[in-house]
Amino acid sequence: MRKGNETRERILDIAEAGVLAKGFGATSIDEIIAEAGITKSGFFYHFHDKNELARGLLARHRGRLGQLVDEIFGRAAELSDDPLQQLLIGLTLFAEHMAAMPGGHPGCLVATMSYQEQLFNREVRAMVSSIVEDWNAFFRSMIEKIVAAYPLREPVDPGRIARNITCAIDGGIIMSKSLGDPSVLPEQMLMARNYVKMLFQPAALHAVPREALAA
Amino acid sequence: MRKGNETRERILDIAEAGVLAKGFGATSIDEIIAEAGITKSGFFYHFHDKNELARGLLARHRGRLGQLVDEIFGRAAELSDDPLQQLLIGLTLFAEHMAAMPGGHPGCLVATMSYQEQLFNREVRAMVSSIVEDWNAFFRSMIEKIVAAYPLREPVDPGRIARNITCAIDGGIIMSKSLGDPSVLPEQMLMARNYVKMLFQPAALHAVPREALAA
DNA sequence: CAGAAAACCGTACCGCCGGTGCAGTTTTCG
DNA sequence: CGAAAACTGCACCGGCGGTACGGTTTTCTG
Repeated sequence: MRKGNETRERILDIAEAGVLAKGFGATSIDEIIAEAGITKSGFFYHFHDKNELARGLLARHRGRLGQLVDEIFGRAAELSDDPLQQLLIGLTLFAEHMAAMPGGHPGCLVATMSYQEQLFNREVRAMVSSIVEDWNAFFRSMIEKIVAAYPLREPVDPGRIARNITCAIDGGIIMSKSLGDPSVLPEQMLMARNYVKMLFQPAALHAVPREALAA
Repeated sequence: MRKGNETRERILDIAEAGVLAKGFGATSIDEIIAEAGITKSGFFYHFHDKNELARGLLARHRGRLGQLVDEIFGRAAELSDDPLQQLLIGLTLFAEHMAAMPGGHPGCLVATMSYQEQLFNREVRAMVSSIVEDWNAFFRSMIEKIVAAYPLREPVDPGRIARNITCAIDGGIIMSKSLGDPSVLPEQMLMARNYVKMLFQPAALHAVPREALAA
């Protein structure tokens, strides 16, 4: 009765590879079971439909990504006590992690599924939505700590800043895919980092406008 | 022989509505022809397969969106001669346009199709990719004009800034969809605007760090 | 070791979907 | 009127997600 979990994990592995490479819709059950060496009945024993497979993939993905983020921002907390520096360091490490992936990052399951919404039922959509909200909440909590310690250069809602970081990641993933250039994702993560930095660190005095045009 | 174009347009209209509402994969040909009141043979007379339908949608979308952008940034050019102000005004008008859409913006065809890549052949993918590149090139040319007139607060490549704006739009669309909140898109467009503004307009003198922690 | 539950297999079947092929018909325009 | 354009009608194909259900093997537990 433990073999069941092994098979389940194998199905998820194969499905995940397929989804990241070709998208959810293009990853057929027939294909998965062929690679897993099981029958259709076996597949439907573990997942009663494709939506359940999607939920399984998302749940695993959330866990793994959460662990990665914990490691990265845990390391950032080791390196600095300052909340602003922690976020800046964490984002840098995150970007480096993405850049270091051989052949580019594999693509985010959540981002992939966000755009294939229509293939799924409410439960899966709710799951995708809650994962995005988790990300926003994570960054928001970090930003609120920063706001408590630093003056904002402009009055910007912490939620907006948090969503901007998440947007940069999602947008970076989508643009990396569209352009076939994996370097866009880490680049845009660093752009988001720089945004935060600028919001909380006022410009150096020597950086004044060349002309008086700047109102 | 002009009725042919009318039917073609009607097919595109129906398909576009379906794709924006449910995605490309979930919009079936059977469904389109039923709504258009034609037969399957009639459909395949106009589009020899679904990829050609996708190309037709993208071509029309590109034209329309290009016109909108021309209007918006043409208006911005009327309102200011300064290249920085033109971009800032244009992005504000763009964001307002998106916010004003009843029930939220309809969703971007390009963004939708970027994430359903696997459903299409090379031609369609190339088209999606070239549209994204057009956007980047458009913002880039504006930013290069600004760079020629303003000092950059930090040394950032104009291409990166351009891609950041495009990313904010794509990310905003995807997050609006994921969270079911259309206000995220205009919000994030304005965040991108603010980023540009900050990059070229140094902070006011009163905005200094509350503590010496900011390195 | 027995027995029950879990983890499958085999097979036949369903409806939807994208797509093909092709002959025949109507519409439109010059 | 005639030719081209714009369809219709119908039969068919393979792949897909999914259902139904009876039978078999594997695995853990008492």
